[in-house]
Order: sequence, then structure tokens, then C-alpha cells
Amino acid sequence: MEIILKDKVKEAVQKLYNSEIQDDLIQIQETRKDFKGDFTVVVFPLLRFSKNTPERTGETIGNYLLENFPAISGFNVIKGFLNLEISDTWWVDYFSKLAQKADYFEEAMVSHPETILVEYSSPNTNKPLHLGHIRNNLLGFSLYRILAACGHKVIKTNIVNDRGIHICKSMLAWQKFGNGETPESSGMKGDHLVGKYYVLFEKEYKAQVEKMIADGVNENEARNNAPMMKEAREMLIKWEAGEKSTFDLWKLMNTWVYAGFDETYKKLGVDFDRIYYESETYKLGKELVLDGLNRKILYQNEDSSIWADLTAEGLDQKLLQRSDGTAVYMTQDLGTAVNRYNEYNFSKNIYVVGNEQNYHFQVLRAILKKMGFSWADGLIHFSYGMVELPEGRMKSREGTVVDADDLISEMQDTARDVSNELGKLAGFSEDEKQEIFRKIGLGALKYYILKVDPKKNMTFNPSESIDFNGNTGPFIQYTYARIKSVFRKAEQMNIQADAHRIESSAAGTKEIDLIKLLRRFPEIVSAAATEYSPALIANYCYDLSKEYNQFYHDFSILGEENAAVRNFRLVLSKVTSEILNRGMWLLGIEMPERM
RNA sequence: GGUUCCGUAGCUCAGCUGGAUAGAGCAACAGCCUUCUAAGCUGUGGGUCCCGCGUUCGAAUCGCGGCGGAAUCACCA
Repeated sequence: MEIILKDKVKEAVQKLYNSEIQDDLIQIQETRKDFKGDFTVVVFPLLRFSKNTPERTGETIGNYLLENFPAISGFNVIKGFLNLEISDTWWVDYFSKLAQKADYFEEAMVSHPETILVEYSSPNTNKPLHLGHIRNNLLGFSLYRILAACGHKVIKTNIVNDRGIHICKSMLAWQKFGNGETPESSGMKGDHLVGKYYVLFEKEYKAQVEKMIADGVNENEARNNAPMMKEAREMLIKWEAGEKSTFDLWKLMNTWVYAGFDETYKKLGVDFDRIYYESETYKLGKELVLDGLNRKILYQNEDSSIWADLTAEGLDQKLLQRSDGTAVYMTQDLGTAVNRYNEYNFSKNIYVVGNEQNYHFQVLRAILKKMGFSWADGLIHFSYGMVELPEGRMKSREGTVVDADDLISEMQDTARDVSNELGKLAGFSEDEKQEIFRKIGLGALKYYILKVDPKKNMTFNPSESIDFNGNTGPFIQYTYARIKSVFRKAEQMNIQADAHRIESSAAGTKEIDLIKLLRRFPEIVSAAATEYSPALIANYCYDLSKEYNQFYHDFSILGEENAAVRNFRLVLSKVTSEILNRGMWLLGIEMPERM
């Protein structure tokens, strides 16, 4: 509609003032709620053509449109704003087409689909997943769904950081203090068990450093030479050399961790198309580094460590290979990026990684470009903010890290308690109830996290996150469940929603308000895809739910005597529920039929 | 110190490429269940959009300069 109006205004200016005018001078927007009308033309930019006051110009253009454009049924001018009223017939006609559409994503489809890799999760195998990872996983998965809904070919990738000195730390601690403990023997989830030994390492290491400092060693030296750290470094060298016992232990502990991760991913409802392991890509990274050295793009120190000089790019010197010949994080990432490009020939490779690594990705891209890979421009760091607690940052040392598994089960427990308290779901089987509680608990958690702008740091307030009122996932789920309930009743009464038989006389202003919101869905999806922001969809779904709830409250649907009006409201309800369902689907949130 | 990001109600957050009187939720208070689900709806109170300057018909939005906060600048990942 906006596009048609734009053309019409353009035509009006041309006819009335005899001037050709650029498109961007014509601004059409939805009229604010407190004014009469549907669309507003901002006339200020047009004054230079009319050479007249804003009011007179508005009047003149308004009159022209009224006479030459049947969809317009009236207008008013307030200050410099020309408010156009669109006839109900036009709206109803528009809605009728929308309601008969099978695919609500159609208009959001891009004309040139791309191959896009979305890298997310990227866990370390030495720690279980926590709240921060949840944000990562939810954002990544949702981004995948949004891009795919727009028609792109999207591949979900997950690179597992399964090598490096940090892995050796938990292995070393397990060797020293583990006494052969396994997930089976301890009853612990594998990732939690390995995490336990990582913490043990840090504790022991810290104690050694402190002791050395107390004995007069300076801090840096103590950190470097503490026995635990030395042993870990030796282990890494052994591992890179492929020494069998080290390698076997590594493999064993990895299987524990992966089993643990899979369980958590499954609960969260996320998955991957292609999993990479750094243990498989770091060698390519090392080759690249050597190649770069040969081509004099990189340089070597006397201690034989290899560096990139990025001062010309406004960055620093960056280490790419240690003096002992082992790879660092950056080396691995160089390898993975090249590996992926060779495999998929992607146009974009989106990394969902926290903003603490902004610098890392700047450097990664700079090095790749220096090496001559022009596709490095397609590497996009989707940088999201930290999750903080009301008391501040999560600190593992203080035990304030919110564990992903615990959080998920707590949310479901709360869903159960609230539901029972409200006396809902009587007469359902225990399994059915569990399934509903699962959807609500997860819905609350996911929505709470996804509704905020990804790039901002966010506060995770536990008591707020389990609130099911207001701008929350369960509120939207509730709206949906309510509509479903209407349709269950309608079926009993043998009433159907018939999108082919919508009569324009049945529309009121409240209905048209809802239609206006519904029509924005494709636009929101496109915006979410280009701005990488699931939050846009979340907030849209909330607005729509709120609008519908008011509608629901104001009108009787099934009790309505007039069949045409009843049908109109039913169709409206139907479309609302479908769009809510799809919107939430893009966020990875499931909708319960009842709650 | 360099780089990046953030600063909107007591709290958590919206506010699209500049547009009319800045919006929700939570918290507080007051109402609404014989009806299609009250996890809802209605109302009241609550603002120096961090500060200043600039750009222009018009700035929470754009630019510059401050102030405040976060992250990062490791032979950690």
C-alpha cells in the first residue's frame, strides 16, 4: 500500500506542481493511533515544489488523491501531516487475500538466495554450558530459521574447541586426582564431570602460583613456571605429536563431554548440519601460517614464534604460532575459515560469538585479507552482549555461573507450579501435562533472552525470567492457546472460518487495527534477517498478542449473532494464530494448543 | 592509553532508514470472572531520552566533543 501511495503522491506532485521528484522525498508512514486516518504523508519535503504553506499543500494533494484514487475515502491535514483514510473495502479486500494465503513468508523471500553459514554454540570441551551459551545457542538457531525463511540456503555449523592447552588442563587434573572416575561411576553428566576437573586444575594451579610468589618468585614467572602449567604445556606438545596414551585419554573424555552436550542441545531444541572439530582443522591453520611466512606476509622472531604485523591496519602484532611450534586459537580459526570456504563457497559466514571477541574477529579478517582471500569480507561477526546477573557478572570462582541444565529444569518446574496454582489442565494425562510445562518453561526462557537486542548486554533476573505475565513468551503462547480454544468450541458448534466469504461490512476499526499489524509480518521478518535481530520478531509477536487480547476482550466471537461479523472475527483470529505460530517458530519457541 | 559497544520511567526493555503529545512490561494503587481460557482486560501515578554543541522546517534517532559503564588489546580460548 505504501508503495502505491508513494506513486500516487509522486503523480500528484507532478500534475499539480509540474515537478519531477525523487522517491526518497516522499515519506509515507502509518498514522499514529491518536489521529484519524490510516497513512500519513509528510508534506514538509514537498514544500519546495508547492511554494506554499504546509496546510495548503496538504489540502491540495489530499484533494487530488481523493479524486483520483478510489481506495482513499477521506483525509485531514494537521500541521504538516496529511492523514489519508483508506476505505474499509480496500482493507477488507487486502485482508481477504492475506487470509487465503498459504505461505506467510512469501513476501519476505529474497530475490537472490545466498549460501550462508551460521556458526554458533562453539563450545569448549572443558566446561558445561551456562547461561551465556544459552543466549548464543538461541540466537544462532533463531538466526538460522529467519534466514532460511527468507529463502537462503543456510548451513548450521558448530566448531568444537576440542584442542588446546585448556583441554589439557582438565585431562591433567583428571589424571592426577580422578582415580578413574567416569560419568557412569559418578552419576554425573559427562560435561559436568570434565568441568569439575577443569576447576580442580585452576584451583591447584592457583595455589602453586601463590606459593611461588610467597617464596619470592615474581608473578609472571610464577604463572609461567608453576608445575601444573608446565605439565599442561608438555601434554599439549605430546598431544600435537599424537602420543598414544595422551590421545586416548583425550578421546575418552571427549566422548563424555559430547554425550552431555547433546543432551543439552536436545533440550534446547537446537541442532547442527555440520560439526567441525578444531583438532581436525588446526593443521590446515598451521600450513597457512607457514605459507604466509614463506610469502613474507608474516614474520618470525628469534625464538621461532610466528607473528602477523597488523599495525598498518590499525591493529597490533598478533601471535600465530608459539615458539614451541604449537598452534593458538587464531591459527585454528584461520584453518577453519579456509576449510569452510573450500567446502561451501559461502557468500557469508556468520559467527555467533560474544562481543568479548570483537578484536579477535577484526584480526581474523585482517589476516585473511592480507593473505589474499577476498571472500574474507563475507566473514561476519554477529557479536552479542554478555548476560549478567542482577549482582553483576557471572563468575565461576564465586559459583555464580548459572548452569544451562539447571536453568531449563527450573523453568519447567515453575511452569508446573504456576499452572497447578491456576488450576489449569485438569483432566490431562501426566505425559500431556509434562509436554505442556516443557513448552511453557522453555518458551519463557527463550523469549526472555531473545526479546532483547542481541548486541546489548542484558541482565538476567531469575525472578523476572520466570514471570509469565506481560511481555513474556507464555503470554504469547497463552494468546495462541486461547484462539485454539475458540476454534475447538467453534468445531463443536459446527461453525467454520471461511476466508473466501469475508464481507467488508463486517469490519470495524478494531478489526482494521489488527489487520494493520498482521500485514507487517513479512516486513518484520525481512528486517530481522538483514539486521540479525530475532528481537524484532519477538517484540512484534508481543505487540500482536496484546492487540489481539484487547480485541478478544472487547468482542464476542462465537456469541456474535451476525454470521458475517462472526466469520470475519473468526478468520481474523485464525490468521493471528497462524502468524503468531510462525513468528514464534522463527524464535525456536513451540506453541502449546492448550495451557 | 588504543579499538569496539552501550547510556530512554524506580527496575527490565521497545522505539524501523530523522517526523506529530516518547511506549510496553514489572513493581505500587483502584476496578473487571454466570460468557469463546482472568497466564487476561481497564484505569491512576511515574521522563532533563547522560550532558553540550552542530546539521534543518523538525533530533531519543544523524555528526563532533565531553561524562559514565562494559568488553578487549596474552606464547588463554
